[in-house]
Amino acid sequence: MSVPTKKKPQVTAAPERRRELLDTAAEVFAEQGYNATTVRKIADHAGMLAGSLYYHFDSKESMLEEILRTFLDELWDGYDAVLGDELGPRETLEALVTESFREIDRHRAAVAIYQKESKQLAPQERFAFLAESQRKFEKAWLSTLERGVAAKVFRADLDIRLTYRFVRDTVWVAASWYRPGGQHSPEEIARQYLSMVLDGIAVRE
Amino acid sequence: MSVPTKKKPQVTAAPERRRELLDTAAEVFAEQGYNATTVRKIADHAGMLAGSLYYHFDSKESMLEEILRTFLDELWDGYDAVLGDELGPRETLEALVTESFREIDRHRAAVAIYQKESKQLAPQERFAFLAESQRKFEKAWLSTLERGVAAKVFRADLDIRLTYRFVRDTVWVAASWYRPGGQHSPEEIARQYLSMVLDGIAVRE
DNA sequence: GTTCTTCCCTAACAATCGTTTGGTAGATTA
DNA sequence: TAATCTACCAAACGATTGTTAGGGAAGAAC
Repeated sequence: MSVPTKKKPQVTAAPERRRELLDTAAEVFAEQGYNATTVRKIADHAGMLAGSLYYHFDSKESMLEEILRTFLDELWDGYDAVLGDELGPRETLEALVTESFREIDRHRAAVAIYQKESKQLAPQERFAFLAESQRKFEKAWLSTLERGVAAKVFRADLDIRLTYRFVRDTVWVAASWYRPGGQHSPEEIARQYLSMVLDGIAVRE
Repeated sequence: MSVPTKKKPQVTAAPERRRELLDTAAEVFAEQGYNATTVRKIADHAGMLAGSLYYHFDSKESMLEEILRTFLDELWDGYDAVLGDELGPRETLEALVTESFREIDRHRAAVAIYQKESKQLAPQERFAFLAESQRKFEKAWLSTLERGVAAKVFRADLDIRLTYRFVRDTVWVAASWYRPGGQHSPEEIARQYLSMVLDGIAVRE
């Protein structure tokens, strides 16, 4: 048996303070960008000194990783539930979009970080789960769109990959301006977005 | 008369090398993010040492400023031309979207930088032109949408500010995946985007 | 009442950052 | 040919970065 060297909590025990600090960090990361955020700024917002953060976490990068992992885990809980319902293509799309806006509502900071940083992070081995999630995401959306085209509920004359990016982007960029507790609920925003994506903004003749 | 102290070119004379270096810097800024980009990395890509950049520019920030200013100046040349044509609301929207994709094609790196960094930069006095451009941009789009609603060519049942953000975002996020010289021309992408935004992706009954 | 654990502070560390200073090879001008 | 100018290099600067080591106060456990 080697020497235990048990000294820091890191992942074990009392997750409340840890969660608090991660929420604070996520807020600062989202507002200032990951690279522009110093650990001293995070510590300031948390009311402690920079070094004290290292009692809870072993690096700035591990905070970022845990923030993104937590978000993606919960996101896929919701997505998998929707996809498991085996709805029709249009209903699946509606449910996915609505679920997405609920996630933006719950994890606004994490979503903003994900959007800004994931492209640079994904190539790193440590953040391989980002790329994996992206593939799963693309697969779920593309197959839904393809099912819709086959069932003649979605237009067949559109480039399907372009359509995918279109729908994906229109949903997630909302995180850049959305503020929880505003005048629109996530469901209300989802309804309006869906109305635009599905039927367009032009008046029908 | 005070001593001239004329030593560096900075803005005057031979703009070719300067433009070359700015293009290189923009590429690195876009790929790695402004804060994550060191002047040494820029210099590496340009085949020189970090200090040598300061013969051409007086700071890293001034490179960023010039990149964004140049982009926005050319963007507004295009936009003002469109808005000056006094087209109908639908035609104005179509022309603005098409013009936007052309700008993405020409200034891909600058657009990507603008999207990632403008939110953090705009509050700074030095980058006040970003906020000003944003206001002009919003005004142009909102008035076009309002004209369209009044003329009954755009739907009246949608929140107009939500619609504005929707259209704006759908266009500009394309810069994050668009690659010049790909299989789609800017005009082709604009056509498909307009088709989705105007008519939706659902099949009409 | 001692010991242990939890959670933070104080103080520093090596590395890296943007930037400056002084110099110089080569072309251009006089 | 001498003088000047252009465009860079070599080497360092102070500041800031993420991170670590050692310590200490306060409560919990025994």
